[in-house]
Formats: sequence, structure tokens, C-alpha cells
Amino acid sequence: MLENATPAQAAAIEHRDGPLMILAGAGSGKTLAITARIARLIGQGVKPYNILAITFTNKAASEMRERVEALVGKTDAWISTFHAMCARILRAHADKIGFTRDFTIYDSDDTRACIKSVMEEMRLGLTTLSPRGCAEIISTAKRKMLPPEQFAAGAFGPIEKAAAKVYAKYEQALHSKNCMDFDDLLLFAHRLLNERPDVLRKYAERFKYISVDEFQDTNSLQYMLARQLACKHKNICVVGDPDQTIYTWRGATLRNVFDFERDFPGAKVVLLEQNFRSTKKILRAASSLISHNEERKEKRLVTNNPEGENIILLEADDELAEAEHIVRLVREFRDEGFALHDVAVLYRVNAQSRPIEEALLQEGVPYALVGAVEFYRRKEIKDILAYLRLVVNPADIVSFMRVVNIPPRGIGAVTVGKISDAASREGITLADVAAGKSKSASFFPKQAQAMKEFADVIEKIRAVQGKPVAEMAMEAVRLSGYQADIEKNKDERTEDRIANIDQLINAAAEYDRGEPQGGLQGFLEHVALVSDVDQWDEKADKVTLMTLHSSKGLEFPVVIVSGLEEGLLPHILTMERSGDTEEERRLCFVGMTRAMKRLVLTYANRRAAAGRYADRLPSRFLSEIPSDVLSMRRPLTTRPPGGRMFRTAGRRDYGDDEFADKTQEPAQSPELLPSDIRFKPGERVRHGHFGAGKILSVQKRGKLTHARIFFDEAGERTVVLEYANLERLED
DNA sequence: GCCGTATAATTTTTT
DNA sequence: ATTATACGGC
Repeated sequence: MLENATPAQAAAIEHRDGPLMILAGAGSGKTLAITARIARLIGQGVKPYNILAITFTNKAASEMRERVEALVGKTDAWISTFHAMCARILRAHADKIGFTRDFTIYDSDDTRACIKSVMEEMRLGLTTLSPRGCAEIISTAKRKMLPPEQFAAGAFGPIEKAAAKVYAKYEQALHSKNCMDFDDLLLFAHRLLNERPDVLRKYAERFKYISVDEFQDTNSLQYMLARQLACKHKNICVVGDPDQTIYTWRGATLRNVFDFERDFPGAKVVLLEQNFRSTKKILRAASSLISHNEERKEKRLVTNNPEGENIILLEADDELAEAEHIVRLVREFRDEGFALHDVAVLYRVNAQSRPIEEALLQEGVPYALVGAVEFYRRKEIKDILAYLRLVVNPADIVSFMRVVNIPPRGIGAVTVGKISDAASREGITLADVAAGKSKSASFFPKQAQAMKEFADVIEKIRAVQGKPVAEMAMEAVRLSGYQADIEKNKDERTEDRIANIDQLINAAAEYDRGEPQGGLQGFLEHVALVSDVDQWDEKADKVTLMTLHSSKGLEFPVVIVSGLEEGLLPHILTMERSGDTEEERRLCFVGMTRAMKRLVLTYANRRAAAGRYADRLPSRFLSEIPSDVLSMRRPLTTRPPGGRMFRTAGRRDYGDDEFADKTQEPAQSPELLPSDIRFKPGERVRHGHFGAGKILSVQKRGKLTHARIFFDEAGERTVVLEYANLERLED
């Protein structure tokens, strides 16, 4: 490998001891260099056990592992993301920070759900603060390592003050339920290493050689972790390209790059400036674009590659036409001799994939969608996983709330409220309350029965623990009633849902094969951190579709960057602050520099957003590319404005409805009604959900009795006395 | 009290 | 267009 390396690459690969920073331009072979260096260290007698390599994604981690193992054979080196590494360390030492080793990891959806339920419990008006916004504020605070009290002290304005209160309650909720969110993984790992010298010593001594890839996209907490781990041997190698910083919205900061030289005096700095990937024209276009960033250190990027073809600039009427022309171009490239797997279509937002998918489907061109609605976040997948998570951690409140009434078993919002009240009042888990262990709560017999059945389902799945995870997953699908529910309520999504569940079981079986010792706990962690099935097969002959963000670190002979429009790239939500626009430019730069031989840029004059069409202007980034490397390609065909060639979405069948109605059973009336519904106006009562109030009026309506009640906190409401289970209060 | 339907609100990128 | 919430029915 050294034979073919440039002097700069060789310097990076041959560097052995002491801190090293590789500033590597796009396509300069940085991943190759870092992999070669690790392989060389092992070849020189360094034990893989003493090596830690941090990558940005799990995919990158498994690729690096494959490359290293291809060179030196199977290894027990740690090659993973920061988050996976932290989870591994924390599992081993969970007791030292007040958790147990089977803690649950919340992804961003779980986190939001948890914050939402905390806010509801606090009866906080959702008008000032959305759960989403609150989650964002809390995450930012955590990344700055501000605990709730400190954040509260510095909170400014009503929104931050409210968020600070939620933050404190949320932390409590997570901790008491043995759960952690993504930020906690980093935070607690840092705290553990900081407060326990014995633990720090163990890892700092073990990891004699550390490398961090995509260093430009690490946040300060991650950098601190890396520094802690490198404190003993100081053999840390960081690799990055400031021009490819595209995750500042997640806390990434270039300060790490500047701090590195300060924190590791005498660090060797290697610049990789030769590009081995792209043609001269592609590189000229990308360089010209990125030179428009003002907060940037000038960096050269040169190549000995051929001049290459011009970049195709494609204008389309709307996103449907854009998609059709993309498909047409794909066929042209195939006729030129490119394989389908040579082609990638990149876009700013996942929603852009849909018209492109439809066009590819229409023309019978196979494609692979990377990312998108991540597999493990699909509804039915999360439902099944929630059952499995409850087996491992019965206190997991988010999973409990998620599936306690999925499939519907007659446990609604009010009952759920009672369950969570009882749980926090008595200090027992939600699952305990469902199993009937609460002393203080009272439920209708129907609800109590349903809860018991739910608790039994969890117990029955637990009984299969120890068997392969795939079998447990199958049991969960069956025992939960999910399978029966899907078979009963058939609709147009049924096939998809069944396919997804099959895929989940496949993924579990694959996990069982790869990690026979991992168990359910290991599988759930894998799922929480991996976010997508590692199914993207580069060898399969398919066009690849993915976001610009996910394309980082990859390369393709042919790249089509779509949607170069003002408001989309740069994205509208980033256009207010100029710094953010610079990040969008870097994002565009990342996309363009994925291309080896051919590059296509596309934009549409109109695009549907939120169901409505809006006119679009070409992106400012297009004007920053020299026109002599561009070839304009106008649409070959046009169609009437707004006209659609084929649309299947939104189609509805009404014909079957009346037959469906006949097969439906009549709704069952509750088998038991509270005996005493004789309330009169003026009486004070207590309601399970709305609290205390005064009856204004009572009115018989058919078989049921409606009462108008003024509640002290909830205001005026109408309730049905037969169902409301009111408690009479003395004046 | 739960459930189905009508209405309103919402759109970035990912560990 | 899709998804969360509000409302009314039983």
C-alpha cells in the first residue's frame, strides 16, 4: 500500500507514536490512509486489543473493520461510533453511575415521546413550548454539559425557563426508569471517566492507539471523550476536512480542529491535497463553489485525473419532470457502459425520494433507498420492539405507553393516566400496576382485565428469554395479538406491514448468527444505535438513492445531485443565518465531490411542498460554478402545466365499504356501569382526569345521561355520567 | 370511558 | 400529503 502512496499519504500511514492530525481534502484517500495505518500498526506487532477506531456511522465502522480484517485477519479491535463505544463502556460500569447494565437507550422519537409525557404530567401548556422544541433545547444543554440546575440558572426568557423545568423532570424520569437518550450515552461516559480514575485508567491504558475519523463533525463532548481516552499514551490520530463539516446542527464544531494542536502540543499535521477520485472538471466546479465560503481556510485540491466530461445541468418544470429526466439520464449512462450501481441520486430532504422512486418504478429501473424512513423507526417495527423492550426493562415508560393499547384492548387515555399516577405515587413500575399490584388505584373491571392480559403478554414473552432473539420476536408478534390484528384489519398497507415484520425477524435472525451471545439486550442496543438495517448492498445492480448527509464518505462513478433550488439547497430553514448557508454550501460540496467521472445537477421551476405547488428559483450555488464546465440540458418533452402523467397516490376505492360494514360486529356496550349516577346540579364531584368540579346541569339523552360540569382547573366540560365514574365530594 | 371520523398543523439533515 | 389533535357517538 505504501508503494502506491503519495509522500503525504506515506507520512500519515508511517506515523507511529504521538498525536497526528490529518487534514484531508475530499477524495484524497483519507479512509484508506487511516485503515492502512491501523493495519500497519498491527503488522508491527501492536495488539488489535490495544486499538480504538471511532467512525461517524455504524456503516463506516463495519466497512473499516472489513478492510482491516482483509489485511490482517480477524481482530478484536474496537471499531465503532462514539455512541456505540459509550454504550459498551457504560454497560460494563452501569452500577457506578446509578444504572443497571440492562438500561434502555431512547432514540430521538422515544426521547420526544418521553419529554411529551413529562410535559403532560406537569400540566404545562403546550402553547409556549412544543415537545420537539423542548427536546432540542434539552439536547443542546446536554451537549454543553449543563445539568438541569445549571441550565436553569442561566435560562433566559419564558421558553428556556419552562424547558429548564421539563429538563429536570425529564432527567429524573429517565434515570428512575433506567433509560438513557443519545446525549446521555456521551455525557455519562464522560462523567464516568472523569469521576472514576480506576475506570479511566483501565481504558486509557488499554487504548494505545486511537483514531477518530470525520473529526470535523465531532462535538466538543465527543472530543473530550477522545482526549480522556488518549490521556495516557497520547497516540491519537484525527482525520477530517473542515470543508465537509455538515453536522453543526448536531453540535459539531470546528473548534475541535483548532483545539487539537493546543491540547496536543507538537502534534504532527499532515495535509492530503491530492484528489484521486474526481475528474478535473468536477473538482474545478466543487472548488469554485466552496471558495465562496468566507469562514474558511484556503485549501488547494489538485488531481492528475483526466479533464473529464462537462457537468450536466438539468432544468425541469416540476419535481415529476425532474424525476423522469433523472431516470432518462440513468438509462443514458447505462447505455454508455455504466452499471446501475455506479449511479447515485442525492437530495437534500428525504421527501424528495418519492417522485424519483415512482419514476424509477414506472420504468422498471431497480433502486436501493438508503436511510429514508429508517427501518427501525417504522410504526409496526417500533411496536414489536416496544414489547421486547418491556421484557428487558419493565419500567420503560415510553414503550409501555406505546403498546399498552396496541392492538386496541380498551385501555384509553384516562386509564393510562391512572396507571402512571399510581406508578409514580407508589414507586412501582407501570408493568406492576398493569399486573394489578397497585394498592391505591381503582379501575373498571373491563380495564383491569385488559391490563392484566397485557401484563401477561409481557410475562409470556419473558418466559421465552434465552432462546434466539428471532424466536422471541416471533412470539412477541403472536402473543401481543399484533398478528391477529393485522390479519383482521386488512388495508392497502397490510402487505407492507407484514413485509416489515418479516424483515425485523430476519434482522433478528441475522443478529443471532453474528452475535450468538448478544441476547435480546444486545439486539435492542444494536437496533437503537444502528437505526437502519445494513442492507445496502453495493454489489447489487441498483441505482442508489440517499440524502446528501448520508453520502458523506462514499463515492460513485456517476452522481446526480437533485433539487438545486433556493429554499431547498440551501434549505429555507437555514437561510436566515449566513453561517448556516455556508453549511449548506459545504453540503452541496460534499455531494458534488462524491462523483468520480460524471456529475449531474438538477433543479425544478416548481415543486410541491405540503401538497401545494410553489415556484422555485435555481440555487445560488449554481451561479458559483464556472459556466465553462457546465452543459445545460433542457427537457426534451414538455407537458401541460400541472398536468400529471401518472398518479396513483390518493386513489380510493369506495365500492367495498358497504360490504365491510355488514361484516362488522355491533359495538359492544360496557358490561358494567357504575350504579350511582344520580348527581344533581350544584353538587361537587371529582373526575379521574379533570379533577374537582361543580355540576352545572344534568340531562338525559337517550340511554345516557350528560352532565355539564365546571372543573376548577379544566373549565367547563360535558361528561357522560354512565362512563365518567365520578366521585361525590362533600362541600 | 373508548373509538372512529373530521379538522388542523406541519415539513432538514442523524447517532 | 401525511400526521397529530379535537370532537362527537355510543
